[in-house]
Amino acid sequence: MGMLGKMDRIDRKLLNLMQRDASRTNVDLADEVGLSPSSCLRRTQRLQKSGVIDRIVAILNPAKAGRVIKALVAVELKLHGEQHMRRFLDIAITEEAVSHAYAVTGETDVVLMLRLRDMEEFDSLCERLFRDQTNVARFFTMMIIRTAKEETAIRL
Amino acid sequence: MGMLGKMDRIDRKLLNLMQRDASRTNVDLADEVGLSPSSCLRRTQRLQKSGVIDRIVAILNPAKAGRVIKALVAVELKLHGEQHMRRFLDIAITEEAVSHAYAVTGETDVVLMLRLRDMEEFDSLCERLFRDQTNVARFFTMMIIRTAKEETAIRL
DNA sequence: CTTGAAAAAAAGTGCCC
DNA sequence: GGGCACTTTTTTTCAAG
Repeated sequence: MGMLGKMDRIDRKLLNLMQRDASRTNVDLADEVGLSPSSCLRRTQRLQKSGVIDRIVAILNPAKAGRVIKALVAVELKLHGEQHMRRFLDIAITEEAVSHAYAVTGETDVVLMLRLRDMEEFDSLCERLFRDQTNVARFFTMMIIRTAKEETAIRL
Repeated sequence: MGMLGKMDRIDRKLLNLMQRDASRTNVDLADEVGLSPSSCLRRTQRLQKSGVIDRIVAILNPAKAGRVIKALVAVELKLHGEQHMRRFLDIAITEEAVSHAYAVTGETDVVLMLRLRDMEEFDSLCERLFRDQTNVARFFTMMIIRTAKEETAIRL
């Protein structure tokens, strides 16, 4: 899995730069890492093909995109079997407000991260995912008061 | 804050596309949304300037980038004042393994998301952030067993 | 693995409708 | 918003070290 062994200093530098700003041109990147545009391009293409770079995306400002409220919800299931876990996650991930969904160890079984337009959306989501007829025993809502860090980049 | 009111169907379509793949060219995007390249370019530039698009970045595959283990840690502080909260967060966000850091409501005060190379890194991080001399009363570690969803995009 | 130069493609600009 | 002509920049390609 880990491709770090096959990467040299320049690859890591390129990845760090592209994780910060992938809108920069190849020539620009090449200049910064001290490579010719052609070799630089070959590097970035290789990094894409190898899957180290998963994708190039636009990151929106959630607030300006209308998702003002963020929350984490820790969920304890009633039935803990693999199939029940999967069923719950399958349903949860179809929800647009659910940005992250994890099966976890500890007191609870699942943690969801939510990006909500308003509390009404939270209410209706709870109704769909956590109501009595579902496989949810209890859930603990943590409204996010402050975002101190939210990093897509992985330092190399 | 919310800029949705000023956005029409085409803006939203553009944002959805760019959140999936921002490496596409302007001509390509223009074609898909049914606009001329020039108007499409005006749109995307406006969306960048307005801040709806925060940034264009490369997303790495965490496993292939050497961060195989993910965990969530819910932290309960000893002292809950604003200044103590800030101090803790300020220290936490300097850690490379901490990808997300939130102040939250509920039983605990802070939730961190970690991307770890190995358990040794977790050990040393705990030592720095959670040891006795710090402002941490208790912490609950949730190792992430399965990632069912991890979405950077916001559906519009 | 690298370079440099040439060719092709795309993007950015300005202006007009 | 679309269209166009124009300039600039980027990307690709290729021969070569």
